[in-house]
Amino acid sequence: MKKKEARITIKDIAKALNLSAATISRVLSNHPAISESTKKIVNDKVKEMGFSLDPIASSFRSKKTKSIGVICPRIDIDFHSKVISGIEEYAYKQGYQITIFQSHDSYIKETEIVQMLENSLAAGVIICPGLETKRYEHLKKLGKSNIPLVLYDRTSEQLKASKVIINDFEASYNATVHLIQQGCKNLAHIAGNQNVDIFKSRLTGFKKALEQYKLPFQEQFVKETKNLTYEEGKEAAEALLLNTSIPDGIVCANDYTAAATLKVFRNNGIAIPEKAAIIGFSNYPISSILEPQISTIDDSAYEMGLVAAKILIQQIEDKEMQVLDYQEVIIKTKLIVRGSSDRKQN
Amino acid sequence: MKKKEARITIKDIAKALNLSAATISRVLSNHPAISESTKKIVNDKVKEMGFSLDPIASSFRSKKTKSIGVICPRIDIDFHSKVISGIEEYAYKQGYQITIFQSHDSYIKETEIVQMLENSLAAGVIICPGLETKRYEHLKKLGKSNIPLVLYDRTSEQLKASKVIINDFEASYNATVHLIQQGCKNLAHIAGNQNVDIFKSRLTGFKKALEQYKLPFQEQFVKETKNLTYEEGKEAAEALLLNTSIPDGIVCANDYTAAATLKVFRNNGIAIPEKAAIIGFSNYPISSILEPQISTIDDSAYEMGLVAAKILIQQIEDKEMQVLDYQEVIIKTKLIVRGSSDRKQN
DNA sequence: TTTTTTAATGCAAATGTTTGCATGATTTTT
DNA sequence: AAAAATCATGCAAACATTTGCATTAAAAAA
Repeated sequence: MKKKEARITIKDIAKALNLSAATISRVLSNHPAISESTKKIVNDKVKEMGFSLDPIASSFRSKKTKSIGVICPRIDIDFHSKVISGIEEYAYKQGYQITIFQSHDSYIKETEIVQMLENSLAAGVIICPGLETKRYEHLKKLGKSNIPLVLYDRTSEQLKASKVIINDFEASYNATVHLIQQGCKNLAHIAGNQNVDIFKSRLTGFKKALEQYKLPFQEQFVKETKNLTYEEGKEAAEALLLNTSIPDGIVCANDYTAAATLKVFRNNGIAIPEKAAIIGFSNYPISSILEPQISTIDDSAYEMGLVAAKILIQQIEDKEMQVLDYQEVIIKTKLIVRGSSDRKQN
Repeated sequence: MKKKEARITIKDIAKALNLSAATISRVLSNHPAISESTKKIVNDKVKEMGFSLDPIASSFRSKKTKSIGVICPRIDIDFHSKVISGIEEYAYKQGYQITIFQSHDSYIKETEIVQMLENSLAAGVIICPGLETKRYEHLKKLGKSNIPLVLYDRTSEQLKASKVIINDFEASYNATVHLIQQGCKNLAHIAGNQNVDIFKSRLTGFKKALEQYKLPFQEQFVKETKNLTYEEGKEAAEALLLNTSIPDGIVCANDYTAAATLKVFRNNGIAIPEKAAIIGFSNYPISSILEPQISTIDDSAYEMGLVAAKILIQQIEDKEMQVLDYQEVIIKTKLIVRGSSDRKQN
């Protein structure tokens, strides 16, 4: 009968060194009141015995965890998986773990998850709210429970919280200006769901550029899609071709719809970029593989995650010193000019 | 001075109902020795007061958590993000949370993560081992700590543990046979890193098909790449074209290299699929967007995650009844025939 | 009715760590 | 040299829950 291998505890270290458990605990949290000499002795013993704190007991007592909840609509979307990659990377380095949830854009599930994170004392939460989310009470409650919060990508004016976004307006404006500079005069836009702020901004940026350059804005040259899928892109592009005049520049709200437009236009004998220039959004892998490669906006998803984690952890750790305040970071996007819009090189 | 909003505990419920904390606890875990009548009374009160158990205190006392550690090389790879999506979906439904880590294929980081999961009493672990991982002591240790383990995608004979894989050998064999049936005689293979079992199997499946159909295997028709990137694919395809005879069928170990091959061959005036048929692997989004669409093998990543979670949770919950045994599940792949290899429709 | 069995609940300990307060030792100030 | 200040450490309580064992009440058996 071997007795069950019991976990080494702080008390074992204490006993071995004739010190109190309190002292060991203080050494481990680098408490200033402990002398350097005992710190060394304890740390050596800790290493020797291969001890490490029981994080659960620790959380239980201190009412703090090292776990960050991340909620996104779905993680098998290139953009989100990149953001999460950035979050994980930074969080891990700072000693935090990330726990991931998919809301599938369901408001009910989102509230459920938030509730559970609150209940399990998450150190902080990073969220990209779902499409259905119009009310933010669940997130406000987090604030009341003193759990820091960072929103990314989709945000809301309604909520006083830290945010990491790209400037969709500006990015879309820049994309449009780029096409104008390539000589396009009849510009079209394949838009995302207009209930979503970021897609609304992309449309606004598009309009703004037209206005600025005194080009006409034509309602029938804007095609809204629901989910910006490749299939919807095809339909939108085909719809554009039904107009009496055909656009010579198409600003697409993502790369799938841009890829679809490329295909449809080509199939209809419209040379890209000579007769029509196309630019997408997000810099998906496909955009650099298609022929011609598709110009796009790089949305710096990985960096967005990195920054979100950074802001969040800062807030978590500043919380004790009561310097809680919100930041809004706008990640720089980059215009990537490729074959689908670059007329000079042709 | 309002007093700090304290958490509602099991004791508050007990007091309110003139019962003991023990009883409340038992109701909450549906203990058989509690009468139905008190169960109802307690449950009602719990709802009324909006109480829920403190998961940390609960874990602390019971030495069990509801958290599953997931380790993958990186999550911003389409395949892994799909697997994780499947894991999350199933785990969430069963009341488990998933905590995600990226090993970046580093053995050291991998052991570090496993160690930490062990230390934090993970309920179970799902892992796709990194490329550097040749020894499995860290994972064996998990078993000794009684933490169930499921490997996915990359596995090893060395380790006695549950596994979820696709039959790469068979999938690659089927892909090759498909090309042969399209009339290809000179088959080439663009291979993945041959230190990785799954890529080795894809090569073996390729060879097996040639043998079976009595076609010659030519060493110079196999090009190994390190990471199966689009760029490497281009180099490999160009290298293939340097041979005196040019292959008329190319089995690629993933869709990026297939896409690259498609481009290189076309640029060299080789009609696809007429002069050369191409098939990829994994069914990445690009494969259905390129023109022609690329035939491929769907690796059912989402399902793989689902199954991995299912097996793991089963093990976690059976652990108490000591029925611990290992399962190996082979997920069915699906041959997807598209324009890059379908000669009949042309 | 008395005894035995069964059912339902309570008692109290135990989990590993943190932390306010107390204490003792040492150093500095007067 | 005494008093005051500083430094390093220990004591013990507290955290919310679970669970083995004990207890009481009710039901069944004798």
